[in-house]
This record gives sequence, structure tokens and C-alpha cells, in this order.
Amino acid sequence: MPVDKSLLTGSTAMLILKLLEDADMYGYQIIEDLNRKSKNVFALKAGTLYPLLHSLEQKELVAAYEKTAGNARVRKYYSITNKGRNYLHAKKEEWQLYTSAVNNVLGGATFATVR
Amino acid sequence: MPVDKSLLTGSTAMLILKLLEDADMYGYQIIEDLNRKSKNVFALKAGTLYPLLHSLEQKELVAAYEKTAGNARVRKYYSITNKGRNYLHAKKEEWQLYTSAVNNVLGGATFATVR
DNA sequence: TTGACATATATAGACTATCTATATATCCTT
DNA sequence: AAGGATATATAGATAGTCTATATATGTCAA
Repeated sequence: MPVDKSLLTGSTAMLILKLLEDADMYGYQIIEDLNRKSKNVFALKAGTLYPLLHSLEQKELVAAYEKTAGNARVRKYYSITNKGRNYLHAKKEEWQLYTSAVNNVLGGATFATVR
Repeated sequence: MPVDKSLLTGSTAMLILKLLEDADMYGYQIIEDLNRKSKNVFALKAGTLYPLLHSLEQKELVAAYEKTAGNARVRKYYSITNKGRNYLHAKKEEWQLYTSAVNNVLGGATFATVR
């Protein structure tokens, strides 16, 4: 079965959900954390993240709430929902399927085929 | 350094160039070979491939020639250029960088950071 | 206290890769 | 003769990300 076509370009949502699986986070924090953890391989832009968070919220994969920490300004925190967890696990499987297929082609080896 | 943003969605060109690195092929053959080698993980569509081959040709990453094999109809074969080989090798490095970064986030581990 | 910069969220418009749909033509098999 | 696989091609739609811009707050140094 072919993977979702949007996987290639759609891995950003998966990464965000993964971060939220470990802890609730606000937008700006996600950008920094992702940049840091990937040594800037992911240079996620604010203009990419915020609309994406909104769409994840609409799909009920995440839920938002506002919170003020200490004397800082109000931040919008996101938490992953059960629906989001299920989605994340499905996407992780797709990701593994996809990357192993790519590596297979790149490595020059072919899958063992049953005739 | 961030990888080319189009990597996520742009791995198709890399896969095609990899196939052409091993042997000259014509379009339809590429579709079948890619489907077969990936067990249909890549369900590359004709409407995706042909425009892509044209753009690769324009960028001089591949070169095209016509050939008739046996009593078959004329087919348009593509061969990789030196420029294409260089591009392929660069893309493979980006691919490895990108996937290891994704796996790192998914695995929950962080990169060792030097301060 | 003023200015500069980092923090924090948001939207509009553009770009690009892929998809679907459609078109055309040839070859092979029944 | 007809149908299906082979083979190439283009137009239009969709979707994810980017750039650019906007706004506002907190912090720090001059």
C-alpha cells in the first residue's frame, strides 16, 4: 500500500505531535526546541508553525489553552489529544515504511519479491 | 545548516537519478521499477514523472535520446549526466542528514550540543 | 527612559511538488 | 476488431511550506 503522499512534505506535523507527546508546549517553544534538537536541520518558520497548529487544533489532534508563567506574558500552550496520539503512531509507521523504501532504492538492493 | 526545504517532498528526483545511475531507462520503465522495488510504497504517477523528467532535462541533470528495442515502438531513454551525478550525491547526503534528524526527534534523544 | 533586540502570535500571498484527469497513439492478445 | 497494457504528454487542482509583514510584550544596555 502506498503511503500518504503528504508524508514527504507532511512530516512536520508528526514532529510537532511527537514533542507534544512528551510535554505541553507553546508555539515559539516548539520552534526553538525543534531547531535545537535537530541542530537546525529543521529551520521551522513561525509562518509555517502557527497556521499548522491551528489546523491541528481544528482536526482535534491538539488542544489549546492559555497560561501565564511567572511574570511573563500570556502564552498559548498546546497539548496532544488521544486522537492526536493515534494519528502520531500511524504517521510514525508510515515514516518508517517510507524511509526504509527510500534507503532500499538508494542502497541499490531490491526487496525480496514473492511470485 | 538547514537542508533544502524541498527535500521532504523532493526525494522523487533523487530516486529517479539513483535508478539512472545504474542504467539508462525510459519513463514508463522508471515508474514500474520504482513501484516494484518499493513494494508500491512509491506509487509514482505518470503525470508526476514526465513533467519531472522534462525539468531534470532542462537542468541538464539527465539527457534524453530515442531508441527502438526490437520490434517495440520508439521509447525515450534518459541517462544521467555528470552534473546529475553530483546533484545526486549531494541529495543523498541531505537525505541522510534529514532522516537522522527526524529519527532523533522521534526517538526522543537529543543531539549532543557543544557550547 | 529610550532604543534595540528577543520573545510571541498571526495572516496574506507566493512558490513548488505532487496529484487527478484527460488526451493521444502503439503494441499485443484474444 | 476490440480491449487492455504500454508509452508519453499536458492542464488544472491541491497541499505544505516559504517569505513578508503586522502587532505587541518583555528585557537589557546605553
